[in-house]
Amino acid sequence: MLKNNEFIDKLRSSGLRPTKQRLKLCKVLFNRSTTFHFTINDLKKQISEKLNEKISLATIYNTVHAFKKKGYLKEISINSDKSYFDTNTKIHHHFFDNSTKELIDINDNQVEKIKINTSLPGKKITSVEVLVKVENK
Amino acid sequence: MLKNNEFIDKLRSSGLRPTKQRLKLCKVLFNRSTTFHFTINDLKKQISEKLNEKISLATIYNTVHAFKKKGYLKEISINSDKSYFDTNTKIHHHFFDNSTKELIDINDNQVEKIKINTSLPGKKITSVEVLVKVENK
DNA sequence: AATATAGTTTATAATAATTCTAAAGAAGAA
DNA sequence: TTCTTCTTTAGAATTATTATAAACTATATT
Ligand SMILES: [Mn+2]
Ligand SMILES: [Mn+2]
Ligand SMILES: [Zn+2]
Ligand SMILES: [Zn+2]
Repeated sequence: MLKNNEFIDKLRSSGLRPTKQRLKLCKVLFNRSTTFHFTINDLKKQISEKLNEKISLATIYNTVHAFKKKGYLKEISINSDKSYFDTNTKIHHHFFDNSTKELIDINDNQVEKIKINTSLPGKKITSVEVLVKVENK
Repeated sequence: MLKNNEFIDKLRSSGLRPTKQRLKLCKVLFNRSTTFHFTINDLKKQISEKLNEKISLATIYNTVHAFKKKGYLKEISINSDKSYFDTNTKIHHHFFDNSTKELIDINDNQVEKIKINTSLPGKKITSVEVLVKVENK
């Protein structure tokens, strides 16, 4: 559990003013023991339900994008009408449950190293991620 | 190069009436030696540029979804504002070039078998696909 | 061949996620 | 405190996609 002061420092150190709205979002996003996945709408709900407060939708979008840019959030490639974000910013693999539309992290040590024996001239690899789609048996 | 008659049979055999519009789309989508990736907008452009004809946007959406449902097209999970489709319907891996936003197939024999040493209770795996993100060196 | 039926196409409207705009407000520097 | 720059906000605009409902067409039936 991080303290408010730590969030303030973190924001300042990345050139973001520690506003009330950003600190609230930090609390909802980072003040927990495990990482999680969310959509903008999920986040909006959590703010109104958990904190019983309201942040304008535009600010939520702004802040999520700012945090992504600073590397505090990661956007996940799932084909959908909406964007998914992840507080786990490391390169990692996912299950995507087609029955529940839920995204679940796969622990790195449970996937054997992936070897790609081909490359594209003039290009460098920035990530290699696996998406395992599952559904109810 | 498939003949028009072959498309007619293919459509009929999957319960789709071989309309002028569907046959035109078959020509643009399947009358080539290699598979490819496209967005709805790409497809719309190709119809007007290659065939010099016009199919309503609604029909393009309808048809792409019908073809996907019949297994002639695959939708690809790339985070974006728009959907990507693939005429290669097999489970396969991709490069995604962040510099050009291009999606490129990876040949299956160039990726060593992926081993996932974990599972979700009550769920079965339907696909395991790798996304390799690249960018200019 | 004419008719009936169900499937298809189309223009257009509706929806939904996201981004833009521009004015008001707040933070930090001077 | 004052100034400047950054941030928030409501609401409008944009964009991809889906829904609607009327006109059209493929095909089965007479
Ligand atoms: Mn985005
Ligand atoms: Mn879709
Ligand atoms: Zn994750
Ligand atoms: Zn592909």
